[in-house]
Amino acid sequence: MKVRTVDPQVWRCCPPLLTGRLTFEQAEALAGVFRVLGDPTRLYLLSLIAAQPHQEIKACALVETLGLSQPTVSHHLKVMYDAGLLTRERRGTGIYYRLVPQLLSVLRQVLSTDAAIMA
Amino acid sequence: MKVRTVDPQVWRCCPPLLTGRLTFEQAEALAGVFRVLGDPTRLYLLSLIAAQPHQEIKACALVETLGLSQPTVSHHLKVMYDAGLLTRERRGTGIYYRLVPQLLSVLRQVLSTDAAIMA
DNA sequence: CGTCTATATTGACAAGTATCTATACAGTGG
DNA sequence: CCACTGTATAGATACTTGTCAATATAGACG
Repeated sequence: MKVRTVDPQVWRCCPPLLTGRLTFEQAEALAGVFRVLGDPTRLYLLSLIAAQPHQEIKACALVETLGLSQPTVSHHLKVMYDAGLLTRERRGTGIYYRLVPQLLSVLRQVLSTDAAIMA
Repeated sequence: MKVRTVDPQVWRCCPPLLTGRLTFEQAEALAGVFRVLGDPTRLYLLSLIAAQPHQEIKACALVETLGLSQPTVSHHLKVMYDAGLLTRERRGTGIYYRLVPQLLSVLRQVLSTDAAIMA
């Protein structure tokens, strides 16, 4: 239960969840990603970013929208950044967070049921 | 943060996460599902069931395999059952849990990045 | 260089949860 | 009907985590 930052292994391993036994290490890495997505505030935040023109947003813009304290927003952004869901870039006075669509794509693969259906 | 059992709404709503703003209610329902998947033991358990001939397993068979106490296994099975990930059926002396592939399919849709890529 | 704004970190606290032991419940089979 | 086996529930505990207030850090710009 000590998996906080996501092992980069997740990006390449990940046999689809439903087609074979995971090792417990794989399960831990995957669970780490799902746990990051398992918070309504973070999901809402993700969808907010996704709705922006270039799928990016300045951190301070989120504070008022979410109605949470600035440290709390910063915390969630860090969790998602550490999980590889967001990238971070300083531009001018603010820091812009952007979506990394690939990880979500990987998760979609993991959840693929095709093989299970065919079996 | 009070979402434990998953709102059936999840089964029909769920605009893809990346194509528009979720309501906070939608985010809560989705996060509930992801939180269920956000535990390595449960993911490992899911993959174990998926590896069975008919994607089903007798509850007691999991106790020795997982090396956890029977109540703990029962707890995880209940969490996943309540989330709609598993079905439950009594047959003979045991209770058999089976995968519900549809919810995972829904989640895959939710994570779809196609629209975001095209935008 | 100093101030201001934006973001991150620290420390504390409450709520949630994964796990265990002990116990209750529910079919099965004699 | 009684004992047995398999599963669920209750209660307790340790650990995690989402949140906030307070503080630190880091660029930007006079």
